[in-house]
Amino acid sequence: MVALRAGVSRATVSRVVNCSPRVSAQIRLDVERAIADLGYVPNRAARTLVTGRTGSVAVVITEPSGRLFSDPFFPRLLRGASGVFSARDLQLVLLMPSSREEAERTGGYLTAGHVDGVLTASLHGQDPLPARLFKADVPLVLVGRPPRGISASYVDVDNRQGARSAVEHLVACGRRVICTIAGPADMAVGIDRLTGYREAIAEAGLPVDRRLEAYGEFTQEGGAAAMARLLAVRADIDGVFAASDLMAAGALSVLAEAGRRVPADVSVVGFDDSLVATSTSPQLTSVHQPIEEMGQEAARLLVEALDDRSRAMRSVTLATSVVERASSAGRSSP
Amino acid sequence: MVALRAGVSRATVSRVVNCSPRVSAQIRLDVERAIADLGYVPNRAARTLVTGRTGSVAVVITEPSGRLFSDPFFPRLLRGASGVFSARDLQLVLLMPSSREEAERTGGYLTAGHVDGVLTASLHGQDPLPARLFKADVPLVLVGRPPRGISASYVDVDNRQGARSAVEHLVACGRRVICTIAGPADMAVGIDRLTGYREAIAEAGLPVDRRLEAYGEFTQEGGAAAMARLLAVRADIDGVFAASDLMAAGALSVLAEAGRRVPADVSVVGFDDSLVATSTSPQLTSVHQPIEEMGQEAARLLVEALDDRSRAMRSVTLATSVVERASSAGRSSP
DNA sequence: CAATTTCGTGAGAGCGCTCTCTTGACAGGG
DNA sequence: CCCTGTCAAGAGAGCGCTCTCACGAAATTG
Repeated sequence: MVALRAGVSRATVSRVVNCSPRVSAQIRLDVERAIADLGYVPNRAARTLVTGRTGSVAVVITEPSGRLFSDPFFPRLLRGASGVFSARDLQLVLLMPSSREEAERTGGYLTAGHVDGVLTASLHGQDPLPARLFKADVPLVLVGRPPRGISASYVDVDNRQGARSAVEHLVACGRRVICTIAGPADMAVGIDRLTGYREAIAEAGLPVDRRLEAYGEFTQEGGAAAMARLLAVRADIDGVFAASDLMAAGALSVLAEAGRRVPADVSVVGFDDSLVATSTSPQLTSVHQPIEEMGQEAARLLVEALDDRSRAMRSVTLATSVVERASSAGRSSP
Repeated sequence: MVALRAGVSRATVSRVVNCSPRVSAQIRLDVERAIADLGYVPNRAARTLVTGRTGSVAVVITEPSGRLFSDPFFPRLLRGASGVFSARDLQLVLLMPSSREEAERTGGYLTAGHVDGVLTASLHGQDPLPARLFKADVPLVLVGRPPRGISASYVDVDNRQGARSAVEHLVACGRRVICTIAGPADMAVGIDRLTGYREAIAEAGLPVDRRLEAYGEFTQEGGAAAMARLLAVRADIDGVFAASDLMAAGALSVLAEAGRRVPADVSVVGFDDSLVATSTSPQLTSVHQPIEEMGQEAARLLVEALDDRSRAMRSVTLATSVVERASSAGRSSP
């Protein structure tokens, strides 16, 4: 350590750098000047080696880069999380493996002690990452309920209830042939929203018909394709519950092409209440979820786990609400 | 090192882990089994401490998170770069400080030896990062020409020539009152495209008029606002060169609201040739730049610098081309 | 068959830092 | 005046790894 130039021991420099109170004012000043003069920057690797802390946390989003950047969900989530991390002086590092091979390397990176903890969103069913991190004792928080067989701390919204409210809203609008465009079947969000849809349909006394369920990939294109398939099978559809706004937007364009008027002929409800919902025509009724808050809560949970290290699993579930817009003005509430 | 359990020295384990050829087949097998049994993962911090290498590189994008996720430029750039890094087994780490304070911490992170090199895009004029990294001897590659006073390796497209071609194209369409919506005045891209515009205007023998120049922030809203200001000052505008597609899209909406027909009354040319260009109505003539290739070249330059360490400055300039679409069908080429 | 080279392996230093333990200076109580 | 308590500062170990060097055994050579 070069800052011995200040005429003190390395230990004292370390105390100054780490803001220990047990340093006299004079020496602190001397050392600080020496640090400034020499442009000294502590070597993090060395510090990490001894403290076991890196001062950084990773956010991992395993998605083809397409979705990461086109879905407004992620920026909002990141905004929420980064505020909390900033306040704790943790560097947020974003990793977005877009292939199996990259995911493999990312796993190695995370378990090798590059970061103090991991926050991950958009986890798909068979992703081996959670198990790997658990084994390596790396604190992990998921955004979205963990898939079956995995236990980890997580933040989620009540997707099932959200979906139910959406369908209940459609029923209240007088709709009777209500289809759904579901998310991927290997993601908890996808499954939960579909479950909520089915429950609400059954509770409303409507027939549950698998031909009214189609899968999109949370993308606009996927939503459009799903809507087209649904219309081909059941021409009498009068209500659509899409598990994301982006898919709902895709559905709207297909409905328009097919000559169905929204909301006169068909009511459409999306999920997310994102910016997309207000930029479609007509504007989209959508299930609101507090995304920034989810990011915040997740980050908070991770920070707790960092301090705590007890490996306790915690979870937070946030509520949703239906925000009504033009796409679902219905026969019974004109 | 626990893998002494294999009955060999730590040095030998190190050799196996690092694939040194000087290990007998039998011992290699023994060690590999021991590693697997114990679930041993080398501690990167310790390795970094001695090798001085981390095996990761940072991509730094200093932007309010809004622009990062709404501008299709960044995902494409990242895609190009990540391919090259993957091939070299380098972990890509994305940092996106969105405030001065965060930028400060990010600088600390980078200079503290967390990464082997830095690639940065969308650099604003007075960003202290390049100088700081240079001082700390961290290899740096910029996407976009460095601002005055900074020397660093970089990849850029010929923005000036691109802007000139755009304006020349508008002139060839018979346009005579050609305005520009420029990018931020503190960014090299912004300046270069504006310079190209002015040069081409002058060369075409048209009057250079500062009232025909307005600044946007490379955002759709900024483009719309700029277009509105321009129309307020010069009602006879018949050509628009926007320094980005997003700003051009904003301009199109304002023109439509103002009752100007595109391309009948006004021709519009954008820059980037992004997905945005084909989703506007009418579709946008745009200056194409090979963004993925820029990412690749930048990554390649960085990898070279990592191997080389001679601190030589290299640069690569890529060519642009005008892609004609509906927004600029003009009087002379109907 | 002795002299030499090659090669696999181990011993041990040291990367730059933090942290515990120790030392020494000074102040106050008996 | 000695003893004890307090606090600033130093000495030195050790985090987990790689790397150089040395060593002994096997292979090659004259």
